[in-house]
Formats: sequence, structure tokens, C-alpha cells
Amino acid sequence: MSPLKGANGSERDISRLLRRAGLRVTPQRTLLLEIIRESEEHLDADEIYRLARNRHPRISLSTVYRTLSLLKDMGLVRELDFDQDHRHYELCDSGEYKHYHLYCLDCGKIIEFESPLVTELAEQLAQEHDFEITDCRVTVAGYCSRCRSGSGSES
Amino acid sequence: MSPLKGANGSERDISRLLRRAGLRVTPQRTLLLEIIRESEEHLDADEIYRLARNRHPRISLSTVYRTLSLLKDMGLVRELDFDQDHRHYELCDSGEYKHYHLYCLDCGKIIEFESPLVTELAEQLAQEHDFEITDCRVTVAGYCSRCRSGSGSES
DNA sequence: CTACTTGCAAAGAGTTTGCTAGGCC
DNA sequence: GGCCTAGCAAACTCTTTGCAAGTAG
Repeated sequence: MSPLKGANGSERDISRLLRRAGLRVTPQRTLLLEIIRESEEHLDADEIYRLARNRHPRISLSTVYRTLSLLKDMGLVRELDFDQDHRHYELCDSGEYKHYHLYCLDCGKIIEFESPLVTELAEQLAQEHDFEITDCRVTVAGYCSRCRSGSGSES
Repeated sequence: MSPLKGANGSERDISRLLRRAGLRVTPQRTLLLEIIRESEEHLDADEIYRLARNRHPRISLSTVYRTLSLLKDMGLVRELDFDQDHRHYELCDSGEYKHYHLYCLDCGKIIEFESPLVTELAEQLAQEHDFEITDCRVTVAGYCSRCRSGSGSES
């Protein structure tokens, strides 16, 4: 079977997506991802909220925002700025993992990066161990320059 | 909250170790790691079990085995085969992250690897973003040759 | 026997949610 | 006003535990 190309997967597909990003699978997240995926348009937060309430009336607006922001950070969803007041969202990929994360342990800032080194690594591993690689996660942590110099926060 | 407290102020250190490995911090794991670290000898499972029960009488033997195996897999602990019947354990490091994991999504086999590419990547990131890197996690998933080519059972 | 593993219900760790109450343009 | 974020207790997801039974040598 080919790698995931599931155009018409389903919940199952979506929970896999979440899991791969290292996120917990909750009804809310699944629902929001489904809504984003099923729509041909680029929805904005409010539309997503409204659609979500059809199927899950208890969902709260802050959940929508938090989830969208999270999904964006994890690279599952792309944020589009058409105008100043609305942000629109679209599904980012269908399984391809192309970027990785560098984050500051102090201020929590997340920097996404890509690197040919990772691709190279994956290829090397695939050959050396005769693996078919489907996912590759790289998470680098440390302290950014500002946190190192500026603040003296310690707990 | 935590019934264990007797040790030095090293609990903090140990939970960081666990966290870095992506593991949850539980009293049992903390305790076992403390025991392994504090002992000058290379303890075996049974000794660890006995020592653990001094401070945490409810702990079960299976927890000891599972935890040791887990810690080994995550590279926190090294397993030593002195003879055929006993395995001994020692603390692996003190925070340096030197190896990464490739695992099969089907059979669950875990292969540890090291790679200069990762070091290179870390250095590159440090320079490019002016970060002080303290941790670097690489986890690659896929399907091993055996699982791809048919069965997949028989570990 | 000894050394270790597995299955499963229940406890636990850590995350996520829905509130409510704001902030910013 | 419209769009989005913050703080916090409670709800939830998923992992881990302890027990008991089981495997291997």
C-alpha cells in the first residue's frame, strides 16, 4: 500500500494525522480537522465555529481558536491572510512531514525549519536498515538569544 | 503528594531526565532511576526491586521490569550482561543526547542510531537562529523489511 | 525452581475543554 | 462593534501501575 494518500479517509485518517503530530485525539480536534478538510473553501474561524456547532453544540469558540493555532503550529493547517480581519485556514498536507521544530525552553517560542539534512538522514536510514520511512520527527530544544541574555528568569 | 522524598535534591534532575526522553514522570520511575544512580554497583532487577520496596512498598516487580526495559529503550539506562541469568543496569549518561530512534510501526522494533547529520543539524540551527541547543530528539518511523515483505509476526 | 513477560482493570499524569472575562484594532 | 486571547477548574485522553497468571530455560 502506498503511503498515505487518503483523499477520502475519515476519522481514522484524521486521528492518525493528529497522533503523528504528537497531539491527543479529541472529538473537537477531529471535528475541526474534518470540517477544514471537507470544505472546498478556505474557512475562517467563525465559519468553522458555526459548522462545528452543528455537530458538537457544546464546543466553545476558544477551543476553535486554540485548536487552529495549535494545528498551525504543528503544521497540519495553513493560515492564510486574505485581509486584515479574517484569517482563513486550509489543510496543509496529507501526511508529508516536511518541517520540524526548534523551540525555546524559556519563552516557548517555536521556530519551524526544514533541512535537507533531515531528508538525507531519512534516506540513509532507509537504506542502511532497509526501512520504508513514513514519518520523521525532529524536535530541537534550547534557549534563544533573547532569553539567554535578557531575562534572568529562573524558577 | 509524592510519598517518596527521602533522596537528595536529585529528584528534580531525574524528572528532567525522564521528560527529555519523552517519558512521563511517575514516582516509580523516579525512584528506580534514583536507586540506579545512587548505587555504586550495577544492580540487577531483583536488587532494584528490593531496594525500591523499602521506599515504596506497593511497587510491583513487573513495574520494575517494564520500567527497566523502557529506560533501556530510551537510552537512559544501559543493560549489562555479566552472566546469562542476570541482567545488570547502570545509568547511561547525565543528559547528553547521543542517539535517536528508528522504529517499525508494525512490529514495534526499535533501532537506535547515531548520526553526524544530527549533530550537524544542531550546529546549523544553533548558528542560524542563535540558539543554545540543549536537547535534540529525532524519531523516525516506518516499516521494516520483514514487516513489508509479508508476515510481520515472530519477533 | 529462577528470571522475566503478559493481560487486564483501575489509578494516575498531564492535556484539553468550556467558562468567563478580558485585550486589541 | 468584530476578532482573538488569558486564566482556571473540571473533564478527558492516554499511559502506567499492580495484581495474577503465564512462559522460558
